[in-house]
Amino acid sequence: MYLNLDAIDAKILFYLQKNAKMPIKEMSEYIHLSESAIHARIRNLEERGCIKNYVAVLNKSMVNKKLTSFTGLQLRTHTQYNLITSMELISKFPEVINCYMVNGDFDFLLHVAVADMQEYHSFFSNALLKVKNIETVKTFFVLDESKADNRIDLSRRSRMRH
Amino acid sequence: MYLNLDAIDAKILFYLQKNAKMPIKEMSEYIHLSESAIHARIRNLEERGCIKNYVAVLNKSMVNKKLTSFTGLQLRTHTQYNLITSMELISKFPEVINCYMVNGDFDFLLHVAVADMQEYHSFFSNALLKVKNIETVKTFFVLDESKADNRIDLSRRSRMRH
DNA sequence: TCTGAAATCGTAATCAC
DNA sequence: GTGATTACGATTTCAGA
Repeated sequence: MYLNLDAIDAKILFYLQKNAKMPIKEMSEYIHLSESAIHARIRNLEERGCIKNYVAVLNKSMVNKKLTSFTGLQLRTHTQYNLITSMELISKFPEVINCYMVNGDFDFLLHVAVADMQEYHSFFSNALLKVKNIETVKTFFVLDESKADNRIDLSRRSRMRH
Repeated sequence: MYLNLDAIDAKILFYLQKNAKMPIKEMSEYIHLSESAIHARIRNLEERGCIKNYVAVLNKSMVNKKLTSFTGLQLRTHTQYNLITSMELISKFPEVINCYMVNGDFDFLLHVAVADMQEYHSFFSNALLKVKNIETVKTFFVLDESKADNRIDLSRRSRMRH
């Protein structure tokens, strides 16, 4: 089951998703709650596994990964063995930053980050196409990211507003 | 231009992408470099914008977002105005955790997180289908995530190995 | 369950070399 | 780059609301 988070927990998680190193003092001013209460709640959220971990997010263009894509893969034969072994192999490619098994037109959807088109070509030819049982590959190059921070909205906004 | 990172920087970024709160002392043991040297390098990487920020990553199933999808959208008419305004609107939907403009069969690829299929249905009907100029919507539900940590591999492994 | 204060601890920042 | 020192913020504890 999931945790029942109140409005204060949601606010804490909002700030932590934006800045994991926000001083508790600062957060306590935003939320209008004492530092000790904030601290206790954060520890609670960590202990109950609501917060998975804290990570550094890199600036892709500064680490020479200017080209990203979503790449859909379809396998030829769909045995359990094929799916698992392909997924394991694909996940190990250094260019693949995320690998999802999906339903629909593709079996896998990969999030790929490379330096440039030449590197993508190399990845495509030397890695992807050498995976056994690949039927089709379809690439969606990312042209623009209007939102790409992976933040989960926990405010209880109703769908009715739209 | 991008930064030229040496092997030590790559290692530091590897650990920070895994655990933003790793004590410098621990990292200094792994990398075999003094704490002050590590510290100086981290500050440098931060100041040069290589590290964008530090964030908390939530456990989706613990915050009642058990169902995720990638949803491809195609617009009917492709004026600059349509693209921009649609993107801005779509990015504001609380269910959309990432929104990418892409080439290929779709104009936008959305990363969506909701509680369950009922909530997805509501999002689909009450939000997505009410965006002006939507031609088609194609949903890929995520069945499994074999790699979903968004970590960028900065080790200089050659494609030739595959 | 919260507040506010006080003490402790560990880490990060700074310094001289 | 190293190693030692200083300063800061996080963490724990507690009495009390």
